[in-house]
Amino acid sequence: MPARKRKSASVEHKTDTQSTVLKRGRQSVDKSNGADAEHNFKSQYFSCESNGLKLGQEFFNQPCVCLAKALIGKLTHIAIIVNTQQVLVRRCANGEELRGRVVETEAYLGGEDKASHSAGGKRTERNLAMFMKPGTIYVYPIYGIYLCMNISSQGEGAAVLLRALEPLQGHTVMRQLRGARRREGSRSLKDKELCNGPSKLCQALDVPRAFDRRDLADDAEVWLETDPGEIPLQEGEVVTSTRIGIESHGEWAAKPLRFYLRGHPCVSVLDKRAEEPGQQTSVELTTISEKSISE
DNA sequence: CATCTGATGTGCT
DNA sequence: GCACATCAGATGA
Repeated sequence: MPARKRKSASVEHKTDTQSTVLKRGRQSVDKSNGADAEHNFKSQYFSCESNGLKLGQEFFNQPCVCLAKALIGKLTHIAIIVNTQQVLVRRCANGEELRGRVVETEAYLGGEDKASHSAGGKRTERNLAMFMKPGTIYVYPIYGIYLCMNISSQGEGAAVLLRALEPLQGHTVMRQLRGARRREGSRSLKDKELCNGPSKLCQALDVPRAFDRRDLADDAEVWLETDPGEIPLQEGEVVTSTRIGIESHGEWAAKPLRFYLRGHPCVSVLDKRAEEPGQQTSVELTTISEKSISE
């Protein structure tokens, strides 16, 4: 097994403020400087080759909310022993591998969840992957020119939307892929801007519509890894918030079904209210979790 | 930093 | 027809 730098051993050649925020890529939110933490937060633990373990069927086979949190790294389902952060891997045609750590997800429960494509058990050609076995990839086009990638979970028609990744490997290729649709001569994207949105991550990792209905647990071009050497998340490091871009769906728009790594610079939309200490969404969340578990 | 607007075409009623 | 699980660029502070 190749040697791998532990997070604690990594040394940052940055200012104190930056290294504090960026070394772990989470921890405290930097409320201090509006200039913002800069983009050199490259993790050390996937510097070259993979040291992660490929996740199989058993990881994906958990209730939707549990999977959404487990993808970020929070253990909520007793049957799942993985409590580390997960990394999406894309093996390109030329053999180069792109990696990004999952830092933001949303749960779409199906059934009574009005915001879900599978609401009311509605099954169409487009959303069929949501009803397939846990771990099945659901890729759909949105606003004409973009794609979003989901992972089917346990539960009828339930799936988890991947909303943001921290780029770990293949920054150069990601930047090329992301730049393809941008104006010539426009400024270069910072690392943290490569995958900080559901359609951006599809561009950056070259996830095509053709990946729809593929099995993430058994595919040579795209899979998920966990890092067994990773330090488990502490209590409160995963923020629970409302989902993005579903305003028209009434009461379901307010449900706490979005999850992200607190203070991470790659999260697409921050929720300052939800990050305040003492914010309590856990009661409602528990109700939803039990519903999705009990089916 | 926050807010706003136009682009764009597929899936579904 | 119309809604849409979005994004980039522009503008104002």
